[in-house]
Amino acid sequence: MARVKMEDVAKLAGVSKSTVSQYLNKRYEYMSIETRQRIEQAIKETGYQRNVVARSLKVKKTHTIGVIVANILHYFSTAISRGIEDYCNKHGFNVIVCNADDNPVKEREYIEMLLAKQVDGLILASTNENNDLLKKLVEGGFPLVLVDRKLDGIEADGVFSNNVKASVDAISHFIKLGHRSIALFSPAIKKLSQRKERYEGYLRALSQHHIEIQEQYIKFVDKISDTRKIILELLHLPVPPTALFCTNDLTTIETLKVLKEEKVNIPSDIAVIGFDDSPWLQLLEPPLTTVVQQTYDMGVKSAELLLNKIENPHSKHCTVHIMDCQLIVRESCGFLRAGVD
Amino acid sequence: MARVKMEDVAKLAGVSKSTVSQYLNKRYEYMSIETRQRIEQAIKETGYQRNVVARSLKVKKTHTIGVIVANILHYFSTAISRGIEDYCNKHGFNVIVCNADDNPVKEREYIEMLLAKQVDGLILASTNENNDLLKKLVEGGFPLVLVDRKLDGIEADGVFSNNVKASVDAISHFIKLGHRSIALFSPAIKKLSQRKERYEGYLRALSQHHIEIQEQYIKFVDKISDTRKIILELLHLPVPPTALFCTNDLTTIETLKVLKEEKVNIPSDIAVIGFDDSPWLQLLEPPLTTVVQQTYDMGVKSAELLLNKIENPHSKHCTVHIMDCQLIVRESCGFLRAGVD
DNA sequence: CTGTTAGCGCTTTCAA
DNA sequence: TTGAAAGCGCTAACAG
Repeated sequence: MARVKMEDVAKLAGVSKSTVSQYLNKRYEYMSIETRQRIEQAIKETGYQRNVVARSLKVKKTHTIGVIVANILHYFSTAISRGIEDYCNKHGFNVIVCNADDNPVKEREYIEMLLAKQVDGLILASTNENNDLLKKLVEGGFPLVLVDRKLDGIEADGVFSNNVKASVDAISHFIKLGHRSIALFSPAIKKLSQRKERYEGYLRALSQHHIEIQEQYIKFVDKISDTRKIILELLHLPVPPTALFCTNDLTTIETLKVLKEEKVNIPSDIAVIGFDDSPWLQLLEPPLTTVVQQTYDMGVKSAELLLNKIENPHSKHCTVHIMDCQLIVRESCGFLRAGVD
Repeated sequence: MARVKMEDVAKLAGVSKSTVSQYLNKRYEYMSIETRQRIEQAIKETGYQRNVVARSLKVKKTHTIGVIVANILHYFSTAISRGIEDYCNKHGFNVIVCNADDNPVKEREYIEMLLAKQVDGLILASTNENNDLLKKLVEGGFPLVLVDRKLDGIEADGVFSNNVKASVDAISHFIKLGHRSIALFSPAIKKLSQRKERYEGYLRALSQHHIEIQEQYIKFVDKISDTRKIILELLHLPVPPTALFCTNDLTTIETLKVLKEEKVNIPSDIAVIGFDDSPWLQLLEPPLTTVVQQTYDMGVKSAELLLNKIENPHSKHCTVHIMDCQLIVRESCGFLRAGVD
């Protein structure tokens, strides 16, 4: 049970602990080919595995990073962590993923726990509510990468979607098809940059096309269980919207459920664009048009930034990657509407 | 930056390192309330966080467990790891999740890496190809829990679905609706117990109802990209099946794609039952009948077994949980067919 | 009630 | 080309 230690190997090979250590760290330069083979042999015989904990204590590197995701229920979080894990494993790093559940208290606890574990760096999609702590870390030179969500007053490496553009693209698509009454259905913004930006993109697209912004078409939901109420409100407006943009995956799913139950036809009664990808989307009837983020690649990229920072901790330079989203046009918006300029 | 250590706290509080250690480990018994407060104060002032790596080296417990899942692309793996993580985090354990990609070599590397990291235990959905190593671990008393897949010749704690029954239920459902030509579409079995059992359930259900087993209705796929070819083969049979059971989520998705493209109507041309759950299922047209495993709970349960084993390493007793699956009947099997006994 | 001491298993000068 | 020795930060007898 990993009970055998360096000393045992050393004894068996007839050398000292330090020589074995040299061998393990691939410092072969001044080692006779003969001792090297003896050590190799001894390791094989004993089944020796070096104790990474002891090593970490000494070298002050754990080769482990921490990841805190916002809400693991979202496919988005899962995809990001997969990207991170794949990249890290390929580069000999381990990953501890924690799910903060969009809860600032949990988030803080996880950050502290991961630091106590001596992780070499941190990737996080933060609530934007622990900026005091994070600021201190960044200023102390601790390797940190933000993903998905920008943080007020914190300058750090980061990987973000171009959410404003994503929204503008989606809304512009509606407009091109002749829609003028376009609703937005978003989770409550709180302090989250990506939500703010998607809202901003909605406003901007409408303005650019000189379409009046109507408060009644803009809906933020606090508890996802309120979806039905809100969608019905929209549908029962004197002039109901002809198009609806849902700005994340959970709101998209819940909206579609309600529309299906209410037998509202997509796209003839209302055109719909959703957010985020899933293998099931193209199986829907009609197949759903969505804005797709490069989630997996965002994970990979953020891991890359972090490992770079870890290798090279003194670069003061901040790198920020903005990743474009793609509007995947399927059939849930129909075709050009009649009566359009 | 976690730079402050126990000694600094001790100095500031005017006590010795060991007293601080006592405090941290909540051995208050013989500690004057006064020193206790002084230490508390000193910790607050310095922002001390104890170094878990050093502690682990000493106490030979890392409070970390390793999880190796088969294929993180499956919602199934994700759901299990979520269950594990939730339970572990609640009990002060960390989790390192590794994705073996159904690759025995990767799996072995991960096992060794996790052992080198001195994890306190391991949960795995194994390829069944590293049994030599695993057997040694179990025999050495190392805490190990199997999940989803049984292993040949290894007696260990485990949590599994009742796959035979799940299959029997699905096929019986078809039979009750009047189907007699029932096809099975499964990933290649290799050495995987859960696949074997689902196949077994298929055979058993047919036998129980005195329906002849027809080789041409039984399809195993090696590369998922072969799905189209195989499904078309089935459809073009002289007597094509009227019902199709897909035994995991990937085969289900790919099959549905092909059926949709080929404009094969579900359920009138062919009835379909899939495997595993997704929030999107009820949005399909028709909503898909599936066999649902208690994935999240399987994760929780396996974590529970593992932490028990870790607390109590000398119990020779093996606990195995078999979790029932549920057939969620939606509309993809239609109703009772005409011309039936 | 608190401090002294001896490691946990490994790395890394430095000296031989 | 190899070995001796010190120490990473913490814990746990044991002594006082």
